[in-house]
Amino acid sequence: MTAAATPDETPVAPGGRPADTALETIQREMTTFARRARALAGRLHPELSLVSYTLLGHLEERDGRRATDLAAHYALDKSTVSRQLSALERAGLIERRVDPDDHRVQVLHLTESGRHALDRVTERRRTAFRERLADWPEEDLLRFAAYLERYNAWPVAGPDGDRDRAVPGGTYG
Amino acid sequence: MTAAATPDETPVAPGGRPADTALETIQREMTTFARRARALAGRLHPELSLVSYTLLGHLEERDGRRATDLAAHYALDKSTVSRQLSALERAGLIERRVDPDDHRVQVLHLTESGRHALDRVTERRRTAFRERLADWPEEDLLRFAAYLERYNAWPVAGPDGDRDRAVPGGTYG
DNA sequence: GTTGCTGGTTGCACAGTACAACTGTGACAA
DNA sequence: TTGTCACAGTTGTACTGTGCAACCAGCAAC
Repeated sequence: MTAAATPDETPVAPGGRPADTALETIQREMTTFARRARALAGRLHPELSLVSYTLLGHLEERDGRRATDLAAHYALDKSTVSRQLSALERAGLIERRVDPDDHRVQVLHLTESGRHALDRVTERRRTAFRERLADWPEEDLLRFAAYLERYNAWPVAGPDGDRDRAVPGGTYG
Repeated sequence: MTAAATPDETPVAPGGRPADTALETIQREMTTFARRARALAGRLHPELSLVSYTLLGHLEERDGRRATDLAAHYALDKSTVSRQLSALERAGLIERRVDPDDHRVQVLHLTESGRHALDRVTERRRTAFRERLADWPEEDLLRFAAYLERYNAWPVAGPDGDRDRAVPGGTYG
């Protein structure tokens, strides 16, 4: 899945209609991006995987969430979340406090260190994105953002519409 | 990283300017998409991982490539490619023939079975994308496609501009 | 209490990946 | 011819993210 800039892969218009070509392109480019996202995260902030970053970001916005909430939200297995959180706690980025009302649940909180790490990474990502999109006219940025939101708003699995189920066996791509 | 449709995550405009908000949104939504892509592939065609699909697709367009070409193109380690190709060959989807001119290299070819598998998966993906984008006006499709191409055309690593370096340790998100 | 539900952890298996060491082949020079 | 070096690909090892299943601990309802 090559960048569109290289003449290496010629998008084939299957139906001949422009909309079909666009569909192919969207599919192809989205796949390209997906393959690159992890790598981007790896280069940009090796200390914080994309999952960790995501979970951390979630906790920043919604402090006091439970592990189960995160698992449900991201449609990750609770064991996966548990392990991720363990790592984050081990790294001192979050705290797990037992809920006094229900000793089964853990209430999750960002530590100061976690907040700082998140801020650093966010800033680095923001800079990278800003640089990458520097020469885009504002109008295009707004439209692109709107398209992406609209695209992602599509319910991907289940009635919830907010789950992106991960798949056994790691990365798949 | 929640879908924009849910009121769960409020995009914060850091600078207050619309373009900044758009930047945040793009970053967030691209990340969302990246997390979902593998899952999409897993649901859509569990028999063909996104990597395999990508490699197979590459071979369809450029028959007779060498493993090293693929490794360079996708910036994967040759060992990774080697194992992926082994799996594909074991599944009967590709053939590895020794280059008569240089017995070190293997020339890669899709088998009939491989072509069919690829076609099936491509069709399934196309259908999914088509369904997902069914109610988009053609104009938006074209623009969205153009934006994505433009976005991905950005050189991600190295002077080549066509490498998306994978990262040790699997998925990263 | 006993039974059942729920939140979380742990054991296990598996896929994708990189790095390093290795094998086999080719190329080129002394 | 014989080294020597370079290159293509495989294999061994280690690591990460992931799910499933089994499990433990606390809560609730009977």
